[in-house]
Amino acid sequence: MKTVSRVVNGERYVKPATAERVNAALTKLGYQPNDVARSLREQKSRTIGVIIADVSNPFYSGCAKAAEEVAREHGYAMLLASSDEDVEIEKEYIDLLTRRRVDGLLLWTSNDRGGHLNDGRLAGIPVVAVDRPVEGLLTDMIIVQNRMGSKKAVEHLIGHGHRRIAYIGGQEHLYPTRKRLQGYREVLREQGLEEIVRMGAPDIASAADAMRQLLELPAPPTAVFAFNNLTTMGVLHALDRAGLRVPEDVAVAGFDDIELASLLHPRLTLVRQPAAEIGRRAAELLFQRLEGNSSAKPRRVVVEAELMVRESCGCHKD
Amino acid sequence: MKTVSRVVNGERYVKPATAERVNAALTKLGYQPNDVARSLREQKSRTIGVIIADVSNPFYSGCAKAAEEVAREHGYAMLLASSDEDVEIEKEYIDLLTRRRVDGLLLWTSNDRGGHLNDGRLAGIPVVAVDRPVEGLLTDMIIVQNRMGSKKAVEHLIGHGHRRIAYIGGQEHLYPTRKRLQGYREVLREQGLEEIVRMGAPDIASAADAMRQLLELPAPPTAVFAFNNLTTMGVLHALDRAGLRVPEDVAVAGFDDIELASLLHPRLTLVRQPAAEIGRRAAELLFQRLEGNSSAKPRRVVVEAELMVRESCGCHKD
DNA sequence: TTGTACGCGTTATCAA
DNA sequence: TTGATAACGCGTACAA
Repeated sequence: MKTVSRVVNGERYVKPATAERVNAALTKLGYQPNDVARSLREQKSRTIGVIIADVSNPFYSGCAKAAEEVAREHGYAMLLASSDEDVEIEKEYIDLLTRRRVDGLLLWTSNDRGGHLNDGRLAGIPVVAVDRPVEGLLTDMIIVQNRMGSKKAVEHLIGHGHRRIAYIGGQEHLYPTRKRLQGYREVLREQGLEEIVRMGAPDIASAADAMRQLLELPAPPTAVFAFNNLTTMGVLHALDRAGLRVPEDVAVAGFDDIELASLLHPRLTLVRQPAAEIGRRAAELLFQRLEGNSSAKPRRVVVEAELMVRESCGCHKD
Repeated sequence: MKTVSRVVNGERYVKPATAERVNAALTKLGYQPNDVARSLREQKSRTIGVIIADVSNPFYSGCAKAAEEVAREHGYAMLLASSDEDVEIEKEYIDLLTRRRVDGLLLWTSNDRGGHLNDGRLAGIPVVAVDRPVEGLLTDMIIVQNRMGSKKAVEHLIGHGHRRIAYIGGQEHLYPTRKRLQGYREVLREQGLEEIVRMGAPDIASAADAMRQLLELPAPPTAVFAFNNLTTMGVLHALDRAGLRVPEDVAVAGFDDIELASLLHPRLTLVRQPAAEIGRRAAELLFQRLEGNSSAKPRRVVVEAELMVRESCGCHKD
């Protein structure tokens, strides 16, 4: 009888006796429902896709972890992909995921121009743009206060009396790098200070290189604001190697909280991005669309970036 | 015509002219192949499942990243799940993944007794046991030299003249904790030294607690060997709070390399687990079974754990 | 070279 | 309350 389905799904209209017989047979045969067939039949995979830049970066993986928990609560699985900030890989993965008919997508795009997304590739799948908006694509999105976060940090450094403050940024085509640079710029202009900018240093090695170059300047910066967790580490590494002390010789502040931030000497002053909150709320936005009103007007959530003042900026704490 | 399939898959026996017409129609309609249907038809999802303990722990996410790259090269997607070291969640996820018919599974089990895996739940899906073997289940497996790694670290601490060396471990029911404890024990016995063990401290907070307790002992340890990256951080945190210096007051060595290890003062002496290598080779074992000889005898790969001597043990480096 | 029929495992529909 | 039938989109087998 094909009404085994009713038993498996615990539907009504099944005589208890029959249900028992069916269940007995089921366990005896080691039956396991086939969700592939179910997905095909229901046109719904109960799976979400998540494309992040780098699984091994604690900020992204913190987001992914929180998103996964939300997915789990909803009975969804998570297809996770790392794009390595490469648009080609991102496109490849978008295809891979849409072909597998994910019900929705959490996307940290590597190209906020969004040109690679407008050709129908997404096939109407709900997308939540995370951390970076996608230009020209009306989707839900969640971003942090990049500009404001930068401003807080740079203003704080100025408050310590610094006049030559450098910004070491990541890849210029990425939204967070640009916005953080913008915040830095606004503050320096307001104060009539000169900009010292090094871009293209998204990882430890290149950030360390950038920092070394800055130290060779005729008038090296007395303070540095670093783009993200990896950049900050690179900066510290270079200063350490140069035998310079933080904050006495060079003050440091960065974006992205690091778990070890309070263990380093000095403790790091950082602009905190709440990874878990971002991941959780991104997933919630998606599920609201999947399980609620799918045609609601796109929502835009902005998460606060909090300045965690510790010691690397020059403050004293005990 | 249903032979669109032939064009999509680039098979032979299609007149170029027809192929063109089909392709034109395809792009016009925005056709996207449905891999759900394909999976059902082929009884093959081209998806692997990965169950790790915690996505946000850099060791696990480093493994996952490498595994994902291998999967990508093979055209496979990765369904990633975090069990949080909870057997119930792990079981839930195993069901979720097998129902979705993953072709294979990379499993960091939270219960190496394996009782939850023998009841046919896995339905014959190839499994690679990673980091922890699964008792009673004949699968491919890849583990690190936990015991040897511990021994190297503890012997090194003894070489610095320490006699009271503590081990702060994680959850006792987990394989790595036990094996690392075993290595520690063997060395202490050989040397006729007294064991000082605190278990159940797998995260920062509980490790810090454990360390605080050790400091209140009548004869506190002069050196500590910490179970993993988080434990090490907790130990450092507690020592920092207690105003003790490393390595002068208490020497520290730990398992798991931390990216920041060389930035902390002092630089941390750690037993390195090559996360990327483990993830990559685990995935390779799985694909060998999926695409090669599926009935080959289970393979067991052991990865070396290298002691990275830096400063927290008492060594001087510049 | 092209097209038809069938079945993968599931659920919705409708008749019994 | 139960069962038969069709359909989801694809690939295989076979006929044309």
